[in-house]
Amino acid sequence: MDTTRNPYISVDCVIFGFDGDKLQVLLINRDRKSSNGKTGNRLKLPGDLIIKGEPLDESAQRILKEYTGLENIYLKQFNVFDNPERLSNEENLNWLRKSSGVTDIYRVVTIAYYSLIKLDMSGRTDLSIVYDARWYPVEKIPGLIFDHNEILESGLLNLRKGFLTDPLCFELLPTKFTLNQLQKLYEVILGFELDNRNFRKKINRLEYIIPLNERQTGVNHKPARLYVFDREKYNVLKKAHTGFIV
Amino acid sequence: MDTTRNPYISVDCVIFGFDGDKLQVLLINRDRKSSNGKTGNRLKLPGDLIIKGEPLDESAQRILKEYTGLENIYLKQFNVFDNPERLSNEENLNWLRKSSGVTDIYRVVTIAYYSLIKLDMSGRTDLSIVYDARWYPVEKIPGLIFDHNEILESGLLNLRKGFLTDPLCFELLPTKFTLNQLQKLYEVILGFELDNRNFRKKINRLEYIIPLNERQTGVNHKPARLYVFDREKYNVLKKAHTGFIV
DNA sequence: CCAAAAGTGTTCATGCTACACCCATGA
DNA sequence: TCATGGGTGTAGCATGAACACTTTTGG
Repeated sequence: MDTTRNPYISVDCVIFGFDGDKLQVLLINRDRKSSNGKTGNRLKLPGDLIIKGEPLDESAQRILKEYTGLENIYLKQFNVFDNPERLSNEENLNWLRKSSGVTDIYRVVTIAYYSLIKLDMSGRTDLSIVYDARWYPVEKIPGLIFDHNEILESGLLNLRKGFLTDPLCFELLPTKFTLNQLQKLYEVILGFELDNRNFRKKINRLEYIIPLNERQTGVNHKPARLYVFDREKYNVLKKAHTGFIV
Repeated sequence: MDTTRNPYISVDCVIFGFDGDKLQVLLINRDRKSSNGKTGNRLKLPGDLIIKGEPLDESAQRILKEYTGLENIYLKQFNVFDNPERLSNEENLNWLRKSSGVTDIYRVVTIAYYSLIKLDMSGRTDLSIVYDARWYPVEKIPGLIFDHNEILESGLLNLRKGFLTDPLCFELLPTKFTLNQLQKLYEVILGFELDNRNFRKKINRLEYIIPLNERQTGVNHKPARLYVFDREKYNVLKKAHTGFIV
């Protein structure tokens, strides 16, 4: 298979995960060295030039799989970043030319995706992540190369927008989740607190969030009831022009 | 100025106008011949390969100015169309190669914008439109070349979405407009009717839609009061996570 | 028995829906 | 004076906001 790259077009992915407490983003080290820190810190979003003839969605999937090992996860194209100066840092540009094997790179328009990953809620955020990738909480993002800080910010804004109109929350939670996990997730994304009683009333009115006869295990307090999202029911019931939860 | 084209990236514009009754889209004839119909009908959206080094927003503005003579109008990037087969029709591809002067075109990823234009409400939809462009009502769009029907459809969907969250309506109406014009526009975009009394009550609550001491002229019925949109006030008052009108 | 989070109801204010008639103007 | 669209109010219903205590479990 010919994997020659298109020298004008790339895909970058803002990969979000929720650990039950904070929203996290996956960043990689430009130099792909082991994380002993020897090569300095050139952090960036996972991304790549597209392969000639490759659909963008497939590029995004390819990148995602490379860094997380996951397939079939939620991916949403949210913006194009095309500032002709976005690669103007000479050193980073040279790195890109060398690492991609494409020498005639002058300007790259990048299509940005965000993707949502289910982490376990046990406080640990491990996953089969490649060695040079690490989770960073969104409120403490270090400096990134190129315009990746801008892309990340934009991804976060678009994620918030999506949360108001689409059932994205279930992409970030385990299949079986508690209502308090769901509430916490909304609070983290929206940036303000919600009234616990009113939230539960609202959710209980939604027929597509289904209570199970199952409870949390392994917690040292009253174990919460678990719920699942019934996407079939949701698709039948959703109305085109109304928000989703809040 | 070097206007060499980037052979991989183009911009297409879905240009909407509202004539007081129907939503219209501007289409051009591929062959740019006079509209005497001699060259057959190869209709498409206004668009072009980007100039190397040109920001996409500027490409869109350039295209808009070329076909409508207008500047500083509302432009919104809404989607990327990247199907590797989208140019597969040989004849259209050859036309593109010839008309752009770029012979090494194999795959073009296009960034789609929609833009909103103020027409006059007098039933006539004229504008300083170049000879090979014409308005078509959105409910009667003919077959277009490439994937332009798909792009148009997507633009319409995105316009609807935008209408629910942003004050786009004022981009399609004259600076001074009547409440019934506003209501009609919403009905056309949303695809259902609104209750006139409730609509007016709702609008009157909005402090950024300001009644003038002026009325319509030249109508053979009771002339309606005119209103203007105060964008300053809107920007101050808008809340991040709430819809706009409906 | 203690710590920690789960879970539960009522009241009040606000906004939404449904609905029918008179008014002002130009021709 | 007629035709055309402009303009107005009320009542019932549903939804959102505010607010504090008891329950269940593991340790």
